Amino acid sequence: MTDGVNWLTAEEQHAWRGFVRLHERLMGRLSHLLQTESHVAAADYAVLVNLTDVPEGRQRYQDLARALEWEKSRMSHHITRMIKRGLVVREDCPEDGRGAFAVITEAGREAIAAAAPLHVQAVRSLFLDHLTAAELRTLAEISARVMERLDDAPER
Amino acid sequence: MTDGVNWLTAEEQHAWRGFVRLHERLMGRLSHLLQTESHVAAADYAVLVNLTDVPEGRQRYQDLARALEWEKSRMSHHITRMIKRGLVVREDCPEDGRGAFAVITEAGREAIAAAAPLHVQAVRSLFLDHLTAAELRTLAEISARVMERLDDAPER
DNA sequence: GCCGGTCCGATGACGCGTCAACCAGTTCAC
DNA sequence: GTGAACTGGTTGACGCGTCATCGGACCGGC
Repeated sequence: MTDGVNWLTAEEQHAWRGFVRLHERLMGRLSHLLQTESHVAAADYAVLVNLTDVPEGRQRYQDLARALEWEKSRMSHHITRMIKRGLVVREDCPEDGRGAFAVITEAGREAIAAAAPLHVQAVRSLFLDHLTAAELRTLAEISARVMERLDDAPER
Repeated sequence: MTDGVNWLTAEEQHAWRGFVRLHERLMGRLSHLLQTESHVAAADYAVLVNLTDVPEGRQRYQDLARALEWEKSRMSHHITRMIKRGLVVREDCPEDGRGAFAVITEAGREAIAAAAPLHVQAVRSLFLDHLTAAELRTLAEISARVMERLDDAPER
């Protein structure tokens, strides 16, 4: 090592770049498909899924943000956009004067009901169908392990 | 299946969501780190790497776009931004009146020289260090295979 | 040579995410 | 209770990526 930097080997580079590209391509396809076929953007989809998972389809911005690992600012911006699209409604929180709820609307329920099968089908045909059970397991393991290390790392 | 939709199993969902989250978190960390430590955004980095890979550090927009799998519009926008930052310069193409070259500047070379070790080090410590050789291989295989299928798919 | 089709890149409008600043409501120490 | 610190959400500015559209250059057949 003449320059003291531990450069990536060909295999490492290949695997890393493959991983990055794969995600980009998959998400590109997926969000494009969702957008054109069901008029629900990927981010909208994620929020709506969270809202339908919970009784009455209402959740604090806070909790949504935590669940999706979004910044509160992003959540606030995004919900206002979703309100404009009629997917969701904002409600004040009686217990905490600062708080706010996002509540899914009927249109929101219809939108996700239409989008979900498309989404699932796409995830299968674009991704899952091409993996073996063992590969799937390895992938899940990798994700869990690396994310755990990321949480630990004081980085930043 | 009462509703005719082949919903994801718990394992499938777990693996898929893990994969997506992992990429988001990794890229978030990585680009944040590059941005704050070396003032080179991830996208800039990608362009600069391509330019340094080639003699004289000059490439057609076209070729850069193909290499990075970017839309030509994105490339055009991004290069104009990079020009403003002084990382790169635009040159007309004598052979093809429509064409344009991006040429790396001295500042561009310095920027990437500073960023590259950081980048490599981060990819290692955030990701590669936590994978076994076998896992790395599996990941590369998966990426290659799925991307191949994506190319085939007439989708869109 | 000319004309339709194609290709390269530019441009403007728009939606999205981040950052920093901010405000009002809450909590906690004292 | 009062003030300081904290928290939940908002806002505005900004950079980025996409889409649609455009203009100019190239290429093919005729």
